[in-house]
Amino acid sequence: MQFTIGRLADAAGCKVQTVRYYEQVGLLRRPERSGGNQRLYSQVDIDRLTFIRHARDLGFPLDAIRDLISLSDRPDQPCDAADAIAREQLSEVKRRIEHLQALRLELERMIEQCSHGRISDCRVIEVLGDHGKCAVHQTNGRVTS
Amino acid sequence: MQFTIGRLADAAGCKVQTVRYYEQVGLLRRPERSGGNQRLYSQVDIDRLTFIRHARDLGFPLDAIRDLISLSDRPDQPCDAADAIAREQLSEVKRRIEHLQALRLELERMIEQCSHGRISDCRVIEVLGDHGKCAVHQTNGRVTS
DNA sequence: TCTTGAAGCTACAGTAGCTGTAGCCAATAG
DNA sequence: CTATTGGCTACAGCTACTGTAGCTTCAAGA
Repeated sequence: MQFTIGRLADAAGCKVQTVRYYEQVGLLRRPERSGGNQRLYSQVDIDRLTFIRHARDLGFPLDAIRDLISLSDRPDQPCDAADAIAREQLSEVKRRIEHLQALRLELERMIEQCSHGRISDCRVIEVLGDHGKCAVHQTNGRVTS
Repeated sequence: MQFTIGRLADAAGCKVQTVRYYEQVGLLRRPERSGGNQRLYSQVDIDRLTFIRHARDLGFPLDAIRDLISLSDRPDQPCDAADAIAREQLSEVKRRIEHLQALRLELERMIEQCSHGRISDCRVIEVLGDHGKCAVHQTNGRVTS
């Protein structure tokens, strides 16, 4: 059974461009082509793309997924490395949750104290302008995903 | 009192390039220049940059910050709009927390069930490969910040 | 057989919010 | 006077896609 790129994308629940992008960055192998130069995929590719998408849904970055894939290609190896990658992702997720919960508290406080008057009395604006009035202190916590 | 870009950046706790970037995208006004073409800032600029950085720390996107700034420049207006922006940010933060908590659960489950054997028996790899074994089901939840 | 519309192709630009680099010029301390 | 630090512009790069333009291929209906 062979599939066009559209079928593959549908099967894994992503866009056609995303599939081509994964090929471009080396997450998916370059597939055979039809006479008319169209990509032809097999079940193996569906499985791999599903794997990638699922890992993405869990927030794994592409580099981590690359590692996981190369691990899954060596089934006789011990799985400590895969485990470590997952643990790392878990602690990243925990870190983000903590950060977001601090933001949430601060935002709630800001909003709660808003007297719905003029901008000049607005707690939201005031707190944003004055770091001292806020409980969230960041050094450089860029957060993604 | 006038400050160079480096002092300004230090005062607000960000990088010099970030200041220039904010100028470029119109969040900071173009400041006067010294004889040697260096930017010269005043306390007003420090306040504004502090405002921006703080809002960024709270996760507000630059567009929202732009709106908040133009609101704070009209202190006699009612503050409902500022309030609404903050509420929107709050619900965004809540959404992300929920999402991350689902990820966290799933990652914990994956890791917990890992038997520390071979890759071929690895729950981490297995769960990633099979959507049916997982509780997190995404349609297209891209998440940032 | 012809046509039409959907789906595929490549190549490139754009998204958010910075960050880093190259190659230069200005300012200041010793 | 010189060395170092800091500033200048312009541009490339980061993540992980997404969208667009302009073209070709494929499959189904008349």
